[in-house]
Amino acid sequence: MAGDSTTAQPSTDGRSKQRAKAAATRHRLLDAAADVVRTDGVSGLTLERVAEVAGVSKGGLLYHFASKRDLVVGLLSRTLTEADDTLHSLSAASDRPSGTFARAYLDYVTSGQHGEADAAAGIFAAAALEDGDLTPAQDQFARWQDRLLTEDGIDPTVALLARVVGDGLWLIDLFGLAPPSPAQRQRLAELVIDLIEDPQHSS
Amino acid sequence: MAGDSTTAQPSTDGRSKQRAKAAATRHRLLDAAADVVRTDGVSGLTLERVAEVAGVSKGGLLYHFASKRDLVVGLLSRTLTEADDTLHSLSAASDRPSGTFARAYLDYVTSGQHGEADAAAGIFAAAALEDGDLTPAQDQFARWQDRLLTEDGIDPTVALLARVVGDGLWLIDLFGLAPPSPAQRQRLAELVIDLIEDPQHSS
DNA sequence: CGACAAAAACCGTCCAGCCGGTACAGTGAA
DNA sequence: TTCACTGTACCGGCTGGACGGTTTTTGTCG
Repeated sequence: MAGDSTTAQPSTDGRSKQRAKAAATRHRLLDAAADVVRTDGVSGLTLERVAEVAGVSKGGLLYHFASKRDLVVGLLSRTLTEADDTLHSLSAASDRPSGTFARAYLDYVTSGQHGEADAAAGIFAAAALEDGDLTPAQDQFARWQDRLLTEDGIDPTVALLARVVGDGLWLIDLFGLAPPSPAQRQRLAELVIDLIEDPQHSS
Repeated sequence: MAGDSTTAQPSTDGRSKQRAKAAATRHRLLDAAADVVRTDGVSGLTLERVAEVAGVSKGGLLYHFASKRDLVVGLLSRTLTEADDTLHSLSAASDRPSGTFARAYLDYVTSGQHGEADAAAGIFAAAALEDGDLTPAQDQFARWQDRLLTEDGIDPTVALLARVVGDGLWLIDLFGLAPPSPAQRQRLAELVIDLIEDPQHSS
């Protein structure tokens, strides 16, 4: 269920129009699911509500996602791969020799213009669901942490700091636990970036 | 519902023993609720299960907490006041002139021997519940942040860093998102504490 | 080119189980 | 007698999932 999306080749395959529409509906359903979690909370995540928000019948939803668990798994995996892609793009776009991934990690959260809210919704839903499976998220975060600590060319503790600060921010946002203002986030990110730049952050 | 607990005056009233037993049952129920959330997840938090774990009948549970919402509110408020007390104790125990609260905030999480898991369970339950009310938690975190940024005598950005790192750690634990090892936490805490000590953390 | 069957995509309804909450009668200790 | 429960029986709403039907798209054959 992972590698089928957005292959919009107009040639060679007559079935593409149908498939494309179906894929679009799938995306709408996942968008709707994230939307419902964000607005109504995780307890408001019912199949009927998601179908309604997506403009699809409940039967139509169940055609694409055979169960509620399937829906949440789909949401989680999509947001995870999107975040991973964004992170690698941001990291690759830098010309710095080291610390690019740590900077990307901070940028991703502090800019607040990527789908981190969706990622939070997916994780939250998977965690709260009866038989939710969080292992894909846990594995992804383990990979990110591994890359930060071993391949980013900076002090591992500083790298860990970047990760914990980044995760702390979007998790704080998830629960609305006195989220810092944009200006505060900015200064915070700059502080951490200064530490990334400076190899001697000794006391 | 707040100020009635643990007034164990042995004198003057024969009913005190009764009251003490009731308070103990209340505590057991809240412990059980936190326990259920930790083990079975938030979807496993049913009145029947909590009563069973606490060794109380469902009727007995409802005698103390008139609704599920009441139970979660009780759990949240208890864990919040406990955390607040611990934080202030830790802060007061220090003889440093500044940064005591920021250090306490880090200690609280990195030591891992206070009830942060319970606090996480309470917040998680309140967030996931249908009509859960997270405002007590949000207010508490706002007070902590205010104290950190304005009354701790250190650079506000460093204070915010301590808060975000602290919150990041227990929130990462809540979801098990590649939690750092104790040694890593220790080094991380030391890094932040170094920044607290050093008024010149410029680049 | 046009009919046509089959598959894909989707609709709407029904059912069964779970869970929160109620009601109430009893019990043992203080 | 009151407090602090126990225990059971029950109700009603909500929700996941099943299922049978319907529309739209597409490959195929004459």
